[in-house]
Amino acid sequence: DTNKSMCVDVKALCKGSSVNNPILQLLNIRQILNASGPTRFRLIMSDGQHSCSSFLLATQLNNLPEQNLLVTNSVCKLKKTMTNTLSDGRIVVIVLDMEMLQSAAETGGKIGNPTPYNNESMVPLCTCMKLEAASGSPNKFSPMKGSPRKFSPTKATKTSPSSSAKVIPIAHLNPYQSKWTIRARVTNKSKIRNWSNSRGEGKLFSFEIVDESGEIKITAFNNEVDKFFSLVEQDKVYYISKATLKVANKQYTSVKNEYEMTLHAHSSIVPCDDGQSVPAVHYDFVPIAELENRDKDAIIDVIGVCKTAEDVFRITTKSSREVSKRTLNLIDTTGKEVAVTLWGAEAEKFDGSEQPVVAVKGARLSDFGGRSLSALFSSTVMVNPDIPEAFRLRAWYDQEGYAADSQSLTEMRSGGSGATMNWKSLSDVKNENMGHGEKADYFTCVATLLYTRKENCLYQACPSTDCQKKVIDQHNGLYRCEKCGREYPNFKYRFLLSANLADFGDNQWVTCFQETAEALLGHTAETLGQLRDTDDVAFDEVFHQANFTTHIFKNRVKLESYNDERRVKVTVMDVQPVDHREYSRRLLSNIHKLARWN
DNA sequence: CCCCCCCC
Repeated sequence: DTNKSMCVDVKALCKGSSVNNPILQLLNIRQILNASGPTRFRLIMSDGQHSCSSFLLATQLNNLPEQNLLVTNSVCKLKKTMTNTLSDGRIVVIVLDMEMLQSAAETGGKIGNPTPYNNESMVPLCTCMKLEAASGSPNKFSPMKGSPRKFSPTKATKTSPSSSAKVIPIAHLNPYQSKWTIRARVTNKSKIRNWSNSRGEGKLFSFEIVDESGEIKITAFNNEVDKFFSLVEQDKVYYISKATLKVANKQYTSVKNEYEMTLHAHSSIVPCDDGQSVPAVHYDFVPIAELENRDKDAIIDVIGVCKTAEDVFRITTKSSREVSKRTLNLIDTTGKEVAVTLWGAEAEKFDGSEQPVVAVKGARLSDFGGRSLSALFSSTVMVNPDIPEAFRLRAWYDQEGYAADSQSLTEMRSGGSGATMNWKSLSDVKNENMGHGEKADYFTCVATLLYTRKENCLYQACPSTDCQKKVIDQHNGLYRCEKCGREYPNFKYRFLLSANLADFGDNQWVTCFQETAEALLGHTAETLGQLRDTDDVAFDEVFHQANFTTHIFKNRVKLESYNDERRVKVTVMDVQPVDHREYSRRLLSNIHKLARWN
């Protein structure tokens, strides 16, 4: 036949004669939790050349545990029928051996030893009937009570005003054919937006729809906004007919269709109440490593595990609008990470604490920091979506991905966190003989302030702006700076604070100059100097308060000689508060790495 | 017939 496939009679298929007893490899069983309908399972099967999927109600799979199942190298015989539509519109009739599925479920979905089969007994999945031929008696071949009669002309006629319209797949739409009806699910409904430009003004909203065959974007203007905005609901299934098709502008969308649709006065949108089998989204994921090779401004779909997420923050745009933003770092099995920025409500409601799998449909690729992604108004962000890619990623991440030494395509400048940080414990500093080399070493640690030498923490420094030299009190009301070579009637206080830091394994004397000491003590040198001269109790209290506080210390370490004695001098370069979430993640990651290598 | 999509 024209499909180059083996075509068999449906009745013969049901009888189970040898040739009509195809053996399929069961690739995946996925549970679909449907808020409005019964729980279903989606089975993905392959005959080695083609793959196809089919739905199954929960009641038909009694013992299936409530988790996704990855069933590999299994075979199942076709005994029980169900229908499914291929992406090109053909309908496949599939029969499944339920016992086989249940035994797969009982072994946790994994079948260790693939059941041997010989290729001769396999029948291509295209063992199918043309769409038109399937109309005879759908119930007979369907295992589901009241199952959706896919693309049934009867149903379309009843609910659609155009009786001659045939229900066709979205993928078959083109501008040269006007009498059609599609049945599809709404996936990305926008708000109503007003526009005003040189060509006039008006309002519009748009939405995307998807069926088994593909997806398309639909836009409604002005009167059609009034007519259809409230009728069209996110996630619901509709029969749609009599809309205008035009060539899509790919610059603004990741919807995979050459065309897009505009509604007009005679367009028809009719709710369909048995659309359970219509899928919910259509993704075309780009592996994260592959983003390096894509053009800037490309609109792409991405999926990854949210390894880390920043807190949400408010920023002011160039046009002085306030908006929330949050950046996530996604990682996938390519071992690469990429930063993805979410905006507005999406940023505010996002919770990355459980490291969910995140899929973004229609994100824009930017060259900021090398490569990064930004969600658009038109993007769809899905947390833990019910798709095989998400399950695969989850399994990969939990088993090995979490411990992988991953690299981000997004290079964060300054900020400090990440690659430039040389995290050490205080015992590492000694054990690794840090600072003994030609040049100074730098390390960062999380440590607690145990003790500060308050006695000599302040010195009298040259009052000139750029000089920090200690001045000599001439005891005549004047202070001499040797560096500047002159005397001043005044001085400024500066910090030179010796402090003892400790972590779980060791302690270390360090020196803090002005800014770092101010950060630790919470007072400027000037105010503390005054306090020392006026209020001993308050002065002591400042140090008391600072004791046992924990911070992130960034330090410089160098071996120095002093009075013939060589010892390591540690100078604090920066003091930052501990981000406990980030700190905990790092500890966990270290634990995972240790567990992995031992 | 829109196409705004933000910050570092």
